[in-house]
Amino acid sequence: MQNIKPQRVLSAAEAVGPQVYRILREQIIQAELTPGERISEAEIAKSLSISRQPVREAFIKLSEEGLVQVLPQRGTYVTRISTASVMDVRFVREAIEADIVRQVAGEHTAETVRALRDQIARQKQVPQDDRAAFLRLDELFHHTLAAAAGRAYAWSVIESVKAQMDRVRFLSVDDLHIGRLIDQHERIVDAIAAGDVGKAETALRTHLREILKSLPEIARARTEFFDGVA
Amino acid sequence: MQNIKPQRVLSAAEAVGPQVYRILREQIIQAELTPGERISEAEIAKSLSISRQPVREAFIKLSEEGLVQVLPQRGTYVTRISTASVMDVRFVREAIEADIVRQVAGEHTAETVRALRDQIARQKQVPQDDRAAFLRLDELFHHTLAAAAGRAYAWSVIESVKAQMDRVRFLSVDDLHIGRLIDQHERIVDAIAAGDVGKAETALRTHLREILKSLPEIARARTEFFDGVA
DNA sequence: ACTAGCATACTACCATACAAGTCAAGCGGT
DNA sequence: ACCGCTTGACTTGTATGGTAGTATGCTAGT
Repeated sequence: MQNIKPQRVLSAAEAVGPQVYRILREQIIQAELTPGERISEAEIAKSLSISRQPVREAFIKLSEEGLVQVLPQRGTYVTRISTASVMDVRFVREAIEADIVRQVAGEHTAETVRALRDQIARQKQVPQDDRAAFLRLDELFHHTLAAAAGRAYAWSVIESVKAQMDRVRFLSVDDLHIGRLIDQHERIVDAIAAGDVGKAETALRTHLREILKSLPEIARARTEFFDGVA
Repeated sequence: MQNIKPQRVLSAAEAVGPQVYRILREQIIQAELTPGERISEAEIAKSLSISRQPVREAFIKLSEEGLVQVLPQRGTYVTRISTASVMDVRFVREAIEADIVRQVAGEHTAETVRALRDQIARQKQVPQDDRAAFLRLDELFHHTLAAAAGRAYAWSVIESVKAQMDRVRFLSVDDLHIGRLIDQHERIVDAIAAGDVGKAETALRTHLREILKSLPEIARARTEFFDGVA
């Protein structure tokens, strides 16, 4: 009866490596695996009752995303958040989404405007303290923009890159400014509905620059999570 | 004396997996591994006198880039070029580089302008038939733009994405339009030197849209390399 | 007490063995 | 002659063994 493992969170339908990758990625973003922490293939493998090989493949992908740093024959460490890399990622994201929203505003179908307004309504209903719920809806909003432009691939690039931003957003505690973010969403959709390409673009760019305001403060409050390089 | 392998192209200093990845990537871009061709871990491993494991890691990364498609328990195939995915990649690249060139034009230091003009001069000296040499210089030109903006990370994203475009460029035969590309480079640098942000941006965007003109023709000429979906 | 050097217990990387699924060819029955 | 099943040679995915390199702590010598 030893065949039955206690809690098998892994699906047999999909390869194990990508599943491990997603699990660890989520844990790093949510700071369950803390920046600077050392992890090892064998340790993770044992805790999931699998072999080291799929874990290794997950490590490789995480390192390409800059979430861990693997030092051969020395160890693998969860990277500390660096303000520089957050700004690097943010730059790329802004560039891509700017072109996406330009396209959406240029086409501005009634259907997408309605869908976006529906989402904003749902965002307003989120209770002040449920930050995770808002982050999910925010993610959905931006994803919907990309989908409306038919830019699924562009969104996949953003997704593969934005983890560094998500780590910071998870740490950002102030529930107050959720309201401001929703306002900005509204301004974006208004510009889209009006077909004002330029206005939509600038509205989105200011929206995505919001993180720059809170970033220094967060870095100061959680120095142990950030690397020394100011 | 059997220890001495015939031609060991792999370095011992670096992990083997990434080296295999780069080798295969180059071979796919240059159509030495032809679209639709079937490759296997064991086959590549044997030809390089290594084990399957590093080859597997290379396959995974190539599949993330869309250069191969791995079907579990069935086989791994070099993807055919799809015009849709080329256009997807091109959209992302244009978005990122547009913001890069805006920043460069906004700062427009004399030093970077001189460096870019030097490169254009070198581009003009490339003999008409040496397409590979021009592609390398073109790559360097765009890379230099990113470096001038201090956007090394943004460039790394472009690099990890542009392989699909490079495959097409390798097939594009007409040496005539090399001259036109150089002209476009000059217009970009002129706008940068003048500090004209908007002009620099549109010049770069038209430059990167050049591939759209030749793409349908190439797809028609080399139908065996492209997938059926028009 | 203190330091140099060595043994040991890690690490990630590579190679090899095993498992599970796919596909095609060939044989046997109808 | 033709169709269906079986068998075997593939494929990728996973597990495990072995290797080289690093860091740490203990021991021995001063």
